[in-house]
Amino acid sequence: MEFLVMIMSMTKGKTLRNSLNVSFKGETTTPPSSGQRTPSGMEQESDKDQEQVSARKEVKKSGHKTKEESTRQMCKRGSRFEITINPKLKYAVRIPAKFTRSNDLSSIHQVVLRDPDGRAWHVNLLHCRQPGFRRFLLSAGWRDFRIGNELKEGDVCVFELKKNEMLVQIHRSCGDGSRSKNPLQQAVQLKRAETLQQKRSPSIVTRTSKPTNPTQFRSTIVPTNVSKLGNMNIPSAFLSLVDLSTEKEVVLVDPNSRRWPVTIYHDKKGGRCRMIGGWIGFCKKNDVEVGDTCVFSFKYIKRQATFQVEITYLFVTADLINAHQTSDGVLSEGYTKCLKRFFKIPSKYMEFFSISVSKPLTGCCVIPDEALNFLFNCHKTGIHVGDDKVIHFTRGSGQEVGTGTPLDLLLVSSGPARSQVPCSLCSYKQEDRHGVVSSCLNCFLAGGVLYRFEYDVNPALFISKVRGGTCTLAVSDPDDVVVHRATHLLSKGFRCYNVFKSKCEDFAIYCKTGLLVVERGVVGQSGQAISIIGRPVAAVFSTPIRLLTTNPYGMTVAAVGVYCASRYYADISNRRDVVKVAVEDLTSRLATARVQLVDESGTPISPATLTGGAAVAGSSKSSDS
DNA sequence: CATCAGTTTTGAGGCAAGTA
DNA sequence: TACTTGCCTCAAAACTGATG
Repeated sequence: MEFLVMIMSMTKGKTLRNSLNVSFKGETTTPPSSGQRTPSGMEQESDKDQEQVSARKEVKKSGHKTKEESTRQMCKRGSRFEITINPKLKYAVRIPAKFTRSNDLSSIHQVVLRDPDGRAWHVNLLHCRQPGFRRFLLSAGWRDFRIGNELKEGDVCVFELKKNEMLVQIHRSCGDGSRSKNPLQQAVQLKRAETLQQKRSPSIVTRTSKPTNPTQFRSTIVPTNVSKLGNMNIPSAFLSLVDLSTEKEVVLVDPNSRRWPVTIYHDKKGGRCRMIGGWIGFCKKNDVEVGDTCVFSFKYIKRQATFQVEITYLFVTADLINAHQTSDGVLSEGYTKCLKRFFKIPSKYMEFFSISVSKPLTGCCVIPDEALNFLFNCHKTGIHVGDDKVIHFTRGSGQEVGTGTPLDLLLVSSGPARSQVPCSLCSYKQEDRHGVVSSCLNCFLAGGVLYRFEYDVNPALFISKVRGGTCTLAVSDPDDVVVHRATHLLSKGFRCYNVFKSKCEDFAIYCKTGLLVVERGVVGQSGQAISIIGRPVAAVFSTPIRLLTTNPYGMTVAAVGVYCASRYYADISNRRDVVKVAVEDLTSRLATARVQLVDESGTPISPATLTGGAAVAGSSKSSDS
């Protein structure tokens, strides 16, 4: 089962740089100094000398190796040569002199490397003339090839020239073909390599794109693209294949076959081309936001320059999450790092992927480790009561999740590592960490970052928060009241962990609002519980909504709709099964199985008048026993 | 021939000013 | 107010050339 975490909303990021440098710098001609041989005149003799010198060097290095073995990196059999991958071959590969002598490369400035999977990689062939010899390098594009084929140190690549292509055989040093111990890392690497390759060669299509159109480019949406003055840059790589210099307008065809005329602006000084007027409208109507990816496939339709646009909405998959787990099951990196690495989102834009960062203030509801929250929808939430102390609710080891599903295993195993060293500032002992406890900020954070839970947010913002458990529509009570509730529960309500049955967030929301959810058999239903990953997806798959779309993206969009709606109506401020409970009544009557319930105006009401009211008390009682 | 540090080039983000 | 135009800036990639 794959869990999808949608990242939508107002997230901002930066596009993958569509840097494409296919230009070739002319040969640099360095005049030979006195006493040096000219490459042309003395080349044959020079080469012979060099070969002998090289062979001697290799023999010297390897000691017992034969000449043939030791010159493995050197040329072989005319149209072929081999290289052994080492860390130095990061951006360029030198082509052995013997190969360049056997094959006239003087007129070739770009070659196509064909990997064992049949993929084509466009690589610049750099000509460098140095004193005494001519140098050919596989330069721009080599890096993509290396990454895309996951070449590791010790791997041997055999290059064979065939017409205008170089066929490349790859012999893995480990011999078993397993280039990466972690298959999920492989997926990440492959994704990255594909991205790089696409930047370099727009003619290469992704697995998710239609492979028939050779003129397309891909762009990941960044804030500039969808801001008020947003525009879409057309990569120069694409422009080198398609001449748009005479076009003043193109038509974008969205996935629903709607046509969007878009003005093309030619930036003469910058030497580039942008989509301007009409582009923002396209984005808005197609819900294109930062982080999404658009693939623009170009063709002329009735002499009209037309881009068919495929939109890929931003996802983080379980694979990605897993790739950032340590062997202990603990996330080694935050989701921001996942985004950084996987989607190549620059650091300066990562703030847009954060959720309401703020300093803790007394009486605030705070959340640690947003990265973990985001990925696993499971977090601690507490009340900051000043002096770097947080009062929060914990269900103790092995009880934190309690969803009753296999998800528990995943969530628990993914929780933050806790220090086994007792903290003198915290109110609880390691073996007794359940109920309402007070922690110092450091222990509460457990190495994570502190975030502030928002109250009284407007509905638009609430819905835009892709995950639950970070904000609510409910209005907070004054801070002194909040702190009073928290401290009161700390001193007298340590046995109320069945009242806040679902999540620590229920405790925090109760402290902030005095509201408790009362339903049959269950008290408390936090936003986290409502927003468990996959639930809305499952809802879509199990309802007639699935019939509305066969497109996986459409399915996901539908799932998001269900998800947002369910979160909105499940928010504590919108629920009808919510009552205001005085904290003194709550604690004093827990032990006697009588929970005093009051309505929002503060008027006491009978539990009998509420569905499930009796169950509340019963539940509490049983928990005490 | 390998390596690496410094330099150059390039592409695109961002924004101010102009215009309709 | 929305949109267009032009240009500045900067990061990353590519390239150069000295040195071993």
